[in-house]
Amino acid sequence: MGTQETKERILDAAERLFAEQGFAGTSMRAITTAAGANLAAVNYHFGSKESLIDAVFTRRIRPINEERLEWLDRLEAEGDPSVEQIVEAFLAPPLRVSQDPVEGQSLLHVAQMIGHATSRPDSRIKEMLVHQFDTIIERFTRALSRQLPEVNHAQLLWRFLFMVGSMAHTMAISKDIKGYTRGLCDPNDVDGLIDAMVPFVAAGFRAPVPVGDSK
Amino acid sequence: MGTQETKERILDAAERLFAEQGFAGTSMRAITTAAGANLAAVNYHFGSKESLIDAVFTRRIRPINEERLEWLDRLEAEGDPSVEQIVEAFLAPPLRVSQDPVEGQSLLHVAQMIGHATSRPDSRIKEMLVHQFDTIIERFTRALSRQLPEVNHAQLLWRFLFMVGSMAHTMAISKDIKGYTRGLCDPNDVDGLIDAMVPFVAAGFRAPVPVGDSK
DNA sequence: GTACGATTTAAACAAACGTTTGAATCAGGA
DNA sequence: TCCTGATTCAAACGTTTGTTTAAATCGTAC
Repeated sequence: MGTQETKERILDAAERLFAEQGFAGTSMRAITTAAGANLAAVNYHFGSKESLIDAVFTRRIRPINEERLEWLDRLEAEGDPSVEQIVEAFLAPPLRVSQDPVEGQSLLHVAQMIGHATSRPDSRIKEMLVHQFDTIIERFTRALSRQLPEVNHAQLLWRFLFMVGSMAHTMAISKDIKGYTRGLCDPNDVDGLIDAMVPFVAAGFRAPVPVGDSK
Repeated sequence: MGTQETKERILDAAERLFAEQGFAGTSMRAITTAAGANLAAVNYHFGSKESLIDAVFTRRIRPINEERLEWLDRLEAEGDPSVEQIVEAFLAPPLRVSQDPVEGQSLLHVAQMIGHATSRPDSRIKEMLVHQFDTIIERFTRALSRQLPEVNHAQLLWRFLFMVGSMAHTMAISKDIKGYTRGLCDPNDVDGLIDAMVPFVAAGFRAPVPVGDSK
C-alpha cells in the first residue's frame, strides 16, 4: 500500500534536523535530502515549511499532553496525589517519549525540538503552545493548589513557569549536557534525570512564599 | 570625535532585534536600518554577522558574570553564605541588568537575548557559553556544595542546570509571560520575580537526594 | 589648503532560501 | 488496455540572505 510513506519519512527527518539545527537553521533541501524525497515533496504534502513545523510539533505534543492528563486522571482516581506525583505526571511524558525504543539509546530529538520551540521568538508557535497547554496548565495548577493551599495563585504560576523552564532548557541542551558537566550528568539516563528533576521541582513548589506576597 | 558612535548604535539595535526576533530571524538590513547606518557598516565594524552576535552577547554577559563573582566574593568575605544568598548572587545580576534605567520600565532585551542564546542550536555560541561560564560554574557549585554536603556532585550539577533553565526560560519568554498567566505574573517587576525565583530554586537545591544515588 | 586615514555610501555580488511549475511516473479500477 | 487521480521529479522562479567592492565623504593633522 505505502500509506503516506514519504510523508512519514519527511516528518522523521525534519524532527531530527529541527532538533539538531533548529527551525531556521534547517532548510527544505536538507530535510528532503535526508528523507530521500524530492525537494517539492514538503510543499506537496504539507503546503509550506511553517505548516511542516506545525505538523512535526503537533505529532508529538498532542500524545504527550494526552498522556499527562491521563496520568493525572489516574492519580486523582486513586486518591489525592502528592506534589511529587503531580510533578512527575507533568515531567515524565515528554522525557519518556524521547527514548528511542528501537535503538535502545535515547536520541532525545523530540525533547530537543520541544526545548527549541518553547524559546522560539516566533509568535505563531507561541500561540499554538498557549492553546495546546491551556487545559494542561489549568488542570495541573488546580491539582497542585489543592496540595499547596498556602501558595497563592500568582506564586503557583511563577513556579509552574520555573518548572517548565527547567524541563525545556534541560531538553534543549540535552545533547551538550555531558560537555557542560564533564560527563558527570548523563541525559540519556531518562529515569535518572526524572529522579533528579522531580525532587528539585517538588521542593521548589513546597517552598515558603516570599514575605509581603500574601495575596 | 564621535567615538564609535555608529558601532554603539549597531550594538543597541542588534540587541533589541535579536531579543525580539532571534538571531536567525534578524537580518543585517534590519539591524543597519534600525541603527540608521549603512548596510555595509556591520561588516566594516565587526567583520561578519556572527562576530556581531558575539560582540552583542559578550558586551552584556561579561559584566554580568563579573558582578556575579563580586557578589559571591562579598558574601564569602562576610561569612559563609546561605543557599538563598548564593542563588540570589547568581540570578539577580542578569535580571537586574535588564532594567532600563532611562525608561524606568524593564525592557528585558538583554534577558530575552540571553534566553535565546542558551537554547541555540549553534555550537559556536555554545562553546563561548561554556567558556564564559567555566569559572562561574566552578565557584558557585563549590559554594553551594559547602552548604549542601549531603548532595553529591552529579546531583548538584543537575540542580545547577535546572536553575539555569528556570532563569533562561523565564527570560526568553518574559515578553509573553503576561499572556501565559493572564496578567497575574508581571515580568517587569524584577524584584518580585527574584523574590519568587530564589526561594523556589533554593528549596530545590535543599531537596533530599533521590534514593539509590548515594555515591 | 592639502593630503591622508577612517568612515560612509550606493551598488552589485554569488549563494541559499522557500515556492511553483509542468511533465514524467506510478497505482488501481473500469 | 486505457483512463484517472495521486505522487514524484528536474528545473526554474523570484526573493532574500551575508558579503564585497570601489568611489564618495568626512575629520583631522600638517
